[in-house]
Amino acid sequence: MSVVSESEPDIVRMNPRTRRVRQVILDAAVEVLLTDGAEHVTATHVAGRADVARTTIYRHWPDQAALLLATIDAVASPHHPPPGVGVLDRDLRSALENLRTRLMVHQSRPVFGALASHAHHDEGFAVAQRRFVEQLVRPVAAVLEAAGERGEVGGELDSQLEATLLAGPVLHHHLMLHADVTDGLIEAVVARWLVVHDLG
Amino acid sequence: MSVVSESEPDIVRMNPRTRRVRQVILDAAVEVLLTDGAEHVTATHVAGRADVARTTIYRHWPDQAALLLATIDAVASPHHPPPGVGVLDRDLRSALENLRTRLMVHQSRPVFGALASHAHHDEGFAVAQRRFVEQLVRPVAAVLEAAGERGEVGGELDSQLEATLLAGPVLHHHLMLHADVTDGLIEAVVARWLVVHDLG
DNA sequence: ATCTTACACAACAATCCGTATTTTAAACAG
DNA sequence: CTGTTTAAAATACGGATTGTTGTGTAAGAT
Repeated sequence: MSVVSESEPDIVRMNPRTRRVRQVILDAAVEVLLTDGAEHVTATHVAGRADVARTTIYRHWPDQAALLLATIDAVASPHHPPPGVGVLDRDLRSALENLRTRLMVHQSRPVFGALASHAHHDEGFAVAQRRFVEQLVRPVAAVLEAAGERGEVGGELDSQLEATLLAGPVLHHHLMLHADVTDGLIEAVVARWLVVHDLG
Repeated sequence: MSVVSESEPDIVRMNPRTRRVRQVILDAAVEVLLTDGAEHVTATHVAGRADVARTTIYRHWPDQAALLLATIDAVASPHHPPPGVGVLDRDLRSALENLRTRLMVHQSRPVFGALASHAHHDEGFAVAQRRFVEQLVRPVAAVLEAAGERGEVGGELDSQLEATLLAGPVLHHHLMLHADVTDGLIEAVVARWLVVHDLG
């Protein structure tokens, strides 16, 4: 599932104990990330919460940045939304509402903040940030592509761009403005998109 | 100009030397923020770059977070765009292009990342983040309000929401996706907005 | 049962933060 | 110009953190 480009350890062929300890560390790191924040995802704190020797963490990840990236990768796993009912406007609203709940339940703000703050220096964080956002937007694009295959919309539209225009305001409100995503916002975004595409 | 709510020191009635040193420190801090990143905006690094005793920084700001907030406040000063020509569609495009250049020239990504990463724990950073984003969006809202006063659009529209829908995709591309804001994106956003409001 | 691997444990230097104290120099008042 | 006030420089300190190294020990593989 993990799509990390760098040398991914062969988790399958590891010691059972190693695999177990590694998972315990990652679980604790995720917990620390979501409760205490990204700047506390450090060898000391994570080791304390995982009841693991601090040096063990350095055996698995070379430094704090690597541990944080792995932690974010663990918490931001791809999502497979339930298939829509096959009606574009309903599926679009569902996709955006689903996005909203994912944003809230997955504590996306601290994760996104950690990514954004490191992306400036560390290219690994930059690509992780892109991946994080694109993965949030992807279900919306999937709805559009499904509608395209049904012939409900013109097939020549750029589903990536269209999905960005639909999901963008939701992400903007939640991640940038720290504001609630209201039903009215979702409704307005979807309604306008339908008007523009002569489906209103 | 600075709208920091907390106890703002009376810069006017300070010692000339104090005022000078304070400015030197802030300048160095801004430099550190933009080149090395927010996590290096620390007493040690800033003092080193400003050629100032480290302890002096603690006389002005109680801790690292306060220094970082002041630094961001210094770099993210409000912007007064030139007035538009009075034609809505042209002014909207200008406002979005102006926004794009501001994002690039003002190194908004590291600033935004620092705000986003601290906003989770520190309410001061949360409001600063909101202020930062709203200040970026405000010129677009101003264009809409001016058009409303001219009667070019219906006066009952929520200029804040509309500006968010217009500027959102630009911010989304630049700050979230680390992608370039193309002319095509701006054109698409504006054209669609005009269509929705029967101005296309 | 033996051997290999990896974790626990302890100690290490290097760094940094925030504070307190003393010394020095700048700004100001008479 | 001189004495006083103010703030910065210099130094030192305790506490905490990062990343490294080395030694024992127990889990897992053969």
